[in-house]
Amino acid sequence: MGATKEHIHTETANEIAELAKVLAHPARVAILQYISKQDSCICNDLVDEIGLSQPTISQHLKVINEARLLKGTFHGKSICYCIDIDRFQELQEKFNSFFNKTKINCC
Amino acid sequence: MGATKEHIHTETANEIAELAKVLAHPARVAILQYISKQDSCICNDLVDEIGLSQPTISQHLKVINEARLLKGTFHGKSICYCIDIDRFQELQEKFNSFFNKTKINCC
DNA sequence: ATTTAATATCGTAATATTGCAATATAACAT
DNA sequence: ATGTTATATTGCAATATTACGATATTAAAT
Repeated sequence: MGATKEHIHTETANEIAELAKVLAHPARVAILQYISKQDSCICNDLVDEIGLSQPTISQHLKVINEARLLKGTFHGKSICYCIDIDRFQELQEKFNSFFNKTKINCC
Repeated sequence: MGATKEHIHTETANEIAELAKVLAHPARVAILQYISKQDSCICNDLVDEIGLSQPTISQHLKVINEARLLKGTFHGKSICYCIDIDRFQELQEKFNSFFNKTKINCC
């Protein structure tokens, strides 16, 4: 017991859940917001800005990155993270599709 | 260590994360989809439909309910769950607001 | 009153997530 | 080559989540 039984659910349900997990931690929401707020996309100010340790931030960035929401370009020794807008948009559309399909019926 | 440090984040970040958590499990996504699919909103067919035990479904319903996404009306000994459309809509709007505000800038 | 059916709660085991110190890696600067 | 700075990875402790059996609870049905 204890582990999510992914195999009993539909593709869609698993996908929505997986994408929602990225947003399911305030630090990751904050990271996305902060990256977008900078018009040039500065990076581990995130540690100072958000107030979590560097390893923790790095771990959250990994989760965001695994959802293909980040484009990192090396800029000297630092990395310039920025949001992959196309993918971000795609994510928004997937959520909206879920919401729209789901809200059709009911008492 | 171990626990999410909510206090260091903004209201908005915490709120989005909290709402995302509801959708961050495929069973809960599936429950929302199934409830909406039934034009009359039948209930613990969910146990048969989704393939998790009754206590597990009940627990997931609790999470959905705590996000104020359910309206339960008693119908004999069974409960007729249905989605609170207004709240569901509100949730969609909050997500869209986050997406729209966040996707403005970037490299 | 007893039985039956639907749902909720409790307790607990398995697993996942969060957070950080310590350490590794990579790239530039000297 | 060595030091410095930025980021990633590892290891581990604390906490949260998931799942379910066992047990309540509730309300209709007999």
